[in-house]
Amino acid sequence: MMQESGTETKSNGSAIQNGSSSGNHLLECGTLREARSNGEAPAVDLGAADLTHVQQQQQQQQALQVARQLLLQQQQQQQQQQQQQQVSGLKSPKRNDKQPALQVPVSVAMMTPQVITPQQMQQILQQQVLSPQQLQVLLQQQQALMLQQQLQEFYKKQQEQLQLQLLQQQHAGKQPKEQQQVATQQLAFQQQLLQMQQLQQQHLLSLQRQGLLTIQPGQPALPLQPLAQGMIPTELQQLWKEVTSAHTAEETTGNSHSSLDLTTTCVSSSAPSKTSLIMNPHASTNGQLSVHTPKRESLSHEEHPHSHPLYGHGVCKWPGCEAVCEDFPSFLKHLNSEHALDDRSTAQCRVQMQVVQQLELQLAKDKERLQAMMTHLHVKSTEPKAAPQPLNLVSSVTLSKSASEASPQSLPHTPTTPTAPLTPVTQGPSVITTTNMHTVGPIRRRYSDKYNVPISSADIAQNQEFYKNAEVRPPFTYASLIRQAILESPEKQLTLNEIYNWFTRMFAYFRRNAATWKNAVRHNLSLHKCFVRVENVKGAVWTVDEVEFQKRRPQKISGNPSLIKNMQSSHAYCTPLNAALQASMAENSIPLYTTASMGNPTLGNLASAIREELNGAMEHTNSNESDSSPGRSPMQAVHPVHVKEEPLDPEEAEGPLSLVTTTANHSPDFDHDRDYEDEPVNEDME
DNA sequence: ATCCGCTTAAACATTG
DNA sequence: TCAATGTTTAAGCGGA
Repeated sequence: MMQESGTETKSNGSAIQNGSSSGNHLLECGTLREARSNGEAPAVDLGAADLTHVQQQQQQQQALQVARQLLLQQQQQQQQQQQQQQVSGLKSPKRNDKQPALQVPVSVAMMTPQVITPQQMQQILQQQVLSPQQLQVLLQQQQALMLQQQLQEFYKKQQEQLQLQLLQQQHAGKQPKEQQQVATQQLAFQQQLLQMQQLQQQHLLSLQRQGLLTIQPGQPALPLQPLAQGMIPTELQQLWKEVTSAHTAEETTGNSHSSLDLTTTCVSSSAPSKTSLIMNPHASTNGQLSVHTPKRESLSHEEHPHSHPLYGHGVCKWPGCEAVCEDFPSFLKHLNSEHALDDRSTAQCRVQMQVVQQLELQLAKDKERLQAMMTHLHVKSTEPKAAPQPLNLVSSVTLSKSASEASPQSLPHTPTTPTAPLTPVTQGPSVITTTNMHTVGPIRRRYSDKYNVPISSADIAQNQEFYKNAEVRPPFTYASLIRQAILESPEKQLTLNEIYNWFTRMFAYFRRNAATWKNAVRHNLSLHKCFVRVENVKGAVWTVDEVEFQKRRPQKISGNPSLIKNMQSSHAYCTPLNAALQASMAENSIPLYTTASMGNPTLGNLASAIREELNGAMEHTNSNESDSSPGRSPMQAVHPVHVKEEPLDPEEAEGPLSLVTTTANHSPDFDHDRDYEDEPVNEDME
C-alpha cells in the first residue's frame, strides 16, 4: 500500500498536503510536530492521555497533601526527639551527616535544607514541581513513615509495660540504685530506638530520593511504567547494607548495649499486635535471650525447625548477613550471637517491615495497574497468566477499539519488565486474534524492518507514550525508525539532526548512548538505499524512497522462502485487516492508521492501498495460510520486503524532492537533546 | 554450517 | 581546528 506514498514522495505538492492531512493524526503526534516546529520542548506535550494523568496527579496530590501533613507532624516530632537526644549526648554523627537526606524530594531539598513546611509543600504541589513518579514515591515514603509511627507507638507501649514491670520490681524490694540505672538504660534504649528509626527513615528517604533523581524530570506519568515505582531489589539490598553499616558505625560510638538485655527481658511479654506477622522473628527474639534460642525457634517455626526462613543453603538469610553456617545448629548459634536483640537487629527488622510494606504496596499498585490495563484493553478475564506472557509491546498497544473487542484473547500491554526480551510483534488489529499466540516468544527481531515493514504511525502514536518514558528499546530497526521519522515529518524529509531529535523525543531509550545510536542512524542512512539524501540550500535532508521498497519486494519474495511465507500470512490478513481498519476508523472517526506516508488517509484510499499493496506483494506467492509468521500491523504487514543490494537511481527520488526546502525548524527545539548526548555510555545495550 | 540482516564500532572523508 | 555529517568496512550476534 505504500505505493501511494512512494509516488507521493516524488510529488512535492502531495507531500505538503500530506503534512497537513496528518494533522488529524493522534493528538500527540500533531502536538509533537507542532512543538517541533515551534521549537518547544516535547516535555510540555499534552495529549489526551496526559490529561488523564493530570487528573490522576490532582488526585494524587490530594492524597499526598494528607500524607505530607502526617510527614510534617512526624518530622517535627522527630526533631524534638532529636533535640532530646542531642541533649543526652546520643546523637550519632553519621546520622547528623545524613540529616539533609531527610528532606524528601529533590525539589524540596533544593528549596529548604530543613524541614518541609506546609507552605512549602503547598507550593510544591501548586507548582507541580514533582512529577507523578516523584509524588508516588513520596506517597510511598510517607506510608513508610506512617508505619514507623505505628512502630513508635508500639515501642511506647513497650516502654509503658517496661515501666510497669519496673514498678513491680521496685515493690519487690529492688535496690533504688539499680532501678535508677535500669530506668536510665531504658531511656537510653528508647532514645536509641527512635534514633534508629530516624536513621532508617533517612536511609529510606535518601535511597528513594536517589531513585527520584533517576526519574527524568518532566516526564508525564505513565500507567505503563511501573519500573520507577517502589524499590527495586537492588535498592532494598542497598538499603540493608546501608542500615547495617550505619548501625555498625553507630555501635562504634559507644552506645550501651547492656541495657538491651534488660529491656528485652521485660518486653518479652508484650506481643506486638499489628506487626506480629512481620515482627515475628524479631518478637520471638525479643522474648528470649540467647539461652532460650531453641524455644524461640520453636516459636517461629515449630514443625520445620530446619526450614527456617532465615536459613537456607547453608547461609544465614538475615538481610545483609549471608554468613555461612554449615548446619542448622551453627546457624542458630550464629543467629543468636550475631542477630540477637540489639539496636542493629531491631533496626533491620524494622527496615524489613518497611521493605515488606513497600513490596506489598508495589504489588498492589501493579495489580491495580494490570487490572486497569486489562480493562482498558477489554480483556474480560483477569487471568494472571496474561502478565507473564512474553511481551508483545507493539501489537497490544496497536489494538484498536474494535480489534480489542474482537480479540479478547489478546494480551494486554504489560511492559512491566523492560528487561524482558523485546518481543513486540507489530500486529494489526485483525491479526491479533488468530496469530497472536504464535508470535509470542523471546523474539528479538525487529519485524517491522526485517520484512521491510516500517512502523505505522499508529504504532508509534499509540506506543509513543510508553517508549517516550520507558527506557525500553523499541522493537524496530533503525531503518524503520528512521523511515518513520522521515515520513512523520510534514514534508517527508528530515535533516540528520531532526532525525536525531525524533529519536530522542519519541524514545527514552535513545536518550542515552547518543554516540552509539547516532552512529547507527548515520550508518543506516548511508547503508540503506531507501534513504535518499537530498541536497538543500541549507544543507541536506533525508528522504525515504518508497519506490525502492516496491522495486525490491518481488525479488526478495521470490528468493526467500521464509519471507514468502510471511507474506503469505500477510496476505491472509488482508481481508480482516481491511475490515478491522474500516471498523476502527469508522468508530474513532479518525484515521487511526493515518501515516504520513499515506498521504490523504481516507478510508477508501487506505483500504485500497492496502489491497493494492497486498495484491502486489502476493503476485509471486500463493495464498496459503501461515500460522507461524509474526503478525504485523496493517501498514507493516503490507510493506514490501527490503532488498538493499539493488542500486538505486538517485534521480528517481531526488528530482521532486529537491524542490522542497527544509523545514528549518529543528534547531532551538531540542536543546534538551543535548543533555542526553552527554550522558555516560554505560548502558548495556543488549 | 551457512547465509543474511541487524547492530555496533570504528576509521576516514567531507563540510560548514 | 572542530564538530557535524556522511561513507565505508568489519565483527558479532541471532534467526532462518
